[in-house]
Amino acid sequence: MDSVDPDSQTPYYQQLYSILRRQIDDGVWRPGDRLPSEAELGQTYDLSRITVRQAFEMLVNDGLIYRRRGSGSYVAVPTIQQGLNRIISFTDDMRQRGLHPGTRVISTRLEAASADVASRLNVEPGTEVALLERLRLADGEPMSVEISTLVHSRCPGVLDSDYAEIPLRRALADRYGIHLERAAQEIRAVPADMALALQLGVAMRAPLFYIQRVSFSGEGVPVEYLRVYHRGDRYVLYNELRG
Amino acid sequence: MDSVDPDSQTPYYQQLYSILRRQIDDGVWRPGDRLPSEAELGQTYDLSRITVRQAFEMLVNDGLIYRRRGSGSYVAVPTIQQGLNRIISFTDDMRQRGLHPGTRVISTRLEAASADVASRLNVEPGTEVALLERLRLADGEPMSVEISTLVHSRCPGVLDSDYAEIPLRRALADRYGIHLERAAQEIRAVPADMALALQLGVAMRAPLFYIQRVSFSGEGVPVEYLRVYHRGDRYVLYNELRG
DNA sequence: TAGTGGTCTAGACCACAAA
DNA sequence: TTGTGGTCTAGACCACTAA
Repeated sequence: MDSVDPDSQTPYYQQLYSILRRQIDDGVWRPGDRLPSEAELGQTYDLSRITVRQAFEMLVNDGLIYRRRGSGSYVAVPTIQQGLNRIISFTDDMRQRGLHPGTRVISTRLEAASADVASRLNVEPGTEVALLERLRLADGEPMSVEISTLVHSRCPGVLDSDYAEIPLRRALADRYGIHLERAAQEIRAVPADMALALQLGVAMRAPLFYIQRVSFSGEGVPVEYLRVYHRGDRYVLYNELRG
Repeated sequence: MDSVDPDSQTPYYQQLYSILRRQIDDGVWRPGDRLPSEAELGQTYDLSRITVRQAFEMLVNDGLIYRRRGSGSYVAVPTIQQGLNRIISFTDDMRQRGLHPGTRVISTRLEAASADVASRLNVEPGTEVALLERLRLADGEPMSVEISTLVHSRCPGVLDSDYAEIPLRRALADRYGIHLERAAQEIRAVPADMALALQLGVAMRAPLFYIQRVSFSGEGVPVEYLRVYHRGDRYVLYNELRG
């Protein structure tokens, strides 16, 4: 995985992109670090400069790196704008907002998938799914309620970990080799029902963001169905648009 | 404007990108149309194939075109996903949702910019701004309230047009040569106050999306400060994320 | 001054779509 | 079979950064 395979069907530049991306994910290069130059990588992997540039361009498009002429290529520091473009952990999200994140696990359980859940995760209704319900805190105050649903056979025993401490994404990557590469989501503004109002410490019918997100692995398999309720009075979404 | 200037400071591929982009904006090429091939454009503008490809890649990144090997490059058909990535007109937004759009102008007026508005539009407080307040309908039912604020000196007489019929963006482009190329926005979930509840036909405190958007011209000048309230029970935001 | 990324070229071979 | 876009190379010159 740390070299380019000439016999692969995958183009060189995509192979190099995957290598660099994995290294960034794994913390080999950290935000602010300078990556090797185009020339260095060309020598290391025996690739032409243009091919190396193609891999870098993909990373730039992902917002993972930025480049400065005369200086080098650097791992990007996450920004609050990325919340609507990249899959980002609650912890990182809160830190970018200058808030101190916290987590309480409300409940975990196995159950049979409803028709709705089953269709989103592309399984038969009744398939065993793992549920993880967490209350998210910012500076000690409730911010969000998150309900994660996973197909249990794809990650058996996933509920054994303590997700007050470990990010779910990291557990999926480390224990099952599942990397979330893509997601699609719907965002609604909804009123808080009684249960949510109590959990989040807001009034009944207070406005909440309700986000339904399906995340896919690199192979295109739907891995997680996430439902998040954010407090409308505390949570703001930011993003940039192009004409 | 329809040829590449070798003496310009702007790279060829960016010049070509601007040319093609303007042509798409102006409807020279419509969604689904096939664009000229790389070879054709290379001959037309006397550019190498790689330079033409760079321009095409920018258009692909913008989501404006897609390319099919062996077939050609085509103008993309807008999708509902683009609402959080591209500046899109209410009319097109509703059509993508399969709804019939309508518009009523609530009021237009000139006034002095408040401190908040002034700072967003990068002018002095008290500067004369033009306000345009519209009620947006979908299938005849209220969907959104939009309040556009523009610096009047940048588009004198802008309020003379009938914005129940003409898109504001088109008027800015046609009458003042102002093209909105970039925007930044904040999205909140807020309760409807009495005035909004009446305008939108919802209950007091019903959840609404509240979007504040500043749009910038190609020169980086803030042109429009837009405030939109969408009905939470009818409006859904969609988007895709990358890992 | 040395090293970096930005732009641009000419040319090659390939996979794929359409006629 | 022809034309399309996809990948890859070697090489050149430039603008900019940092030492």
